[in-house]
Amino acid sequence: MPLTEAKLTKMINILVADDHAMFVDGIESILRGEKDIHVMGRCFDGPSVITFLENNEVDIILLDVNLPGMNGIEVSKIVNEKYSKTKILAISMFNEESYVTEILNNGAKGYILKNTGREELLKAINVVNEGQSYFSKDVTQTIMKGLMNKRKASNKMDYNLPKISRREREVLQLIVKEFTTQEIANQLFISLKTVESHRSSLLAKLNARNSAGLVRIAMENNLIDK
Amino acid sequence: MPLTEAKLTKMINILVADDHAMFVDGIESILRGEKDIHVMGRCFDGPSVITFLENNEVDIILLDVNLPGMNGIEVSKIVNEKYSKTKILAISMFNEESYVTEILNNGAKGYILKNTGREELLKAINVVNEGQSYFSKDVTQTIMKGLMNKRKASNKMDYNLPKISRREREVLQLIVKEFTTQEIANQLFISLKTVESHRSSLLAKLNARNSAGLVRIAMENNLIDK
DNA sequence: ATAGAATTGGGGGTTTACCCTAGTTTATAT
DNA sequence: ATATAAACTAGGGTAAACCCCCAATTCTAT
Repeated sequence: MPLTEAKLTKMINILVADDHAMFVDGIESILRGEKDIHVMGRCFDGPSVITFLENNEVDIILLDVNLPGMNGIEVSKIVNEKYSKTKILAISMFNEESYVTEILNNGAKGYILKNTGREELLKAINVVNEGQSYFSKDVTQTIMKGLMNKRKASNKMDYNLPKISRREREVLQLIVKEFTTQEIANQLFISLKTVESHRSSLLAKLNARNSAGLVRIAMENNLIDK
Repeated sequence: MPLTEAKLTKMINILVADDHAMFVDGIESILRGEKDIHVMGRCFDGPSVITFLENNEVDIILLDVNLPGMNGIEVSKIVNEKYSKTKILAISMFNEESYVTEILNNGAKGYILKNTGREELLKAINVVNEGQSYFSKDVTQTIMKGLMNKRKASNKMDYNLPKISRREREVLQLIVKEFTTQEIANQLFISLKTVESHRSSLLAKLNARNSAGLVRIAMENNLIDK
């Protein structure tokens, strides 16, 4: 097999963090057969993961996203900040976009579901251990769906978007920041009436009925520099 | 190694699509050493990929994103629609977010960079062949950055976000859709004054000064079902 | 069972947003 | 070079949003 070249020498030290004992047992029995994988310990809640890391060098944490005490996202954030050499492979029952993106944004390197089989688990561990990321099939779809939602609005609109002048863009950005017309006038050192005029142009150009529409369109089309 | 269990029997048929002959040669020489991988053919432009697929059963296309004639994104779209059994592993010089997300949204299963080494290429091929997705490290970061941009604001806020009631959410969604208070009242069959009351609650709860703020917060926190 | 939130609605007032018009200035294209 | 359009400026008038007060009924959770 093409994958046999990986370093045979180095042992992968694993910590399993999940409050379902039966599940942890299952994982351990799968990993026991692997010569190069060593399950160092098991934790049943978030805080004990942190405690464990204080006293042990862990390569990978198999981390349940829904962990009592402190959820996986918080654990992941702390681990990523304090023990950045330790990689996190998130494991969850749920393929929820919010879970997936949040824990990945907080440093997890992979995300697999609990219905994952033996082979895929081993592959995920190896991939993550070597610094790459691993997502199981369904999770990838979820991530893609998230990305699609993000790009849908922007890509669609970008075309029929008329040019906004410099002044109009300035006014628009201040509207999004919840400033009133008078406040915008003060900040730009122009008359209230002038700002109102720019507002009208914006409404016409962006085909909006009111400032709610202006804000929506501005955000959909990234017309604001955050 | 834990990965040696993969089916030794089935041959992986590969098509390499890249207009840089030297690069294609490199890939072929890497894959020639693998007993279970067979490079069926090579294409130097988009249209010939489609032609090739008409006459051959391909498992994986190693597809350059920047392909003459028809770029990788278009190729990927067509392959995904007409030859859905064939998986696409995108290969590119560039780790640009737009490239990555577009081709992944169009059905590519993996994305690796051209500076990828032998081992990673083989791993990517195996992972993709088994239906999972593979992204090299840098690409993963790019994808995450994309997701972060989408969720940045929301993640920050999510915690200190008070509960919005059913009615408030309805009103909020109609505000985002640019309806006036009177129009919202008509649609929900309630009084103008009631809608105004919900508006006030929303302003207070979401800590906004005006409807511009309501729209911004609603969009940042995905409080709207598009 | 009871407190707190949600839903409904009103009176009356201030502020802000929006519409229409219009002058001057500044790009832009023929 | 000179129209022509677009941008920037601004006033008057009206509609909508926002504010503070209040109070009834219903839902919800401890």
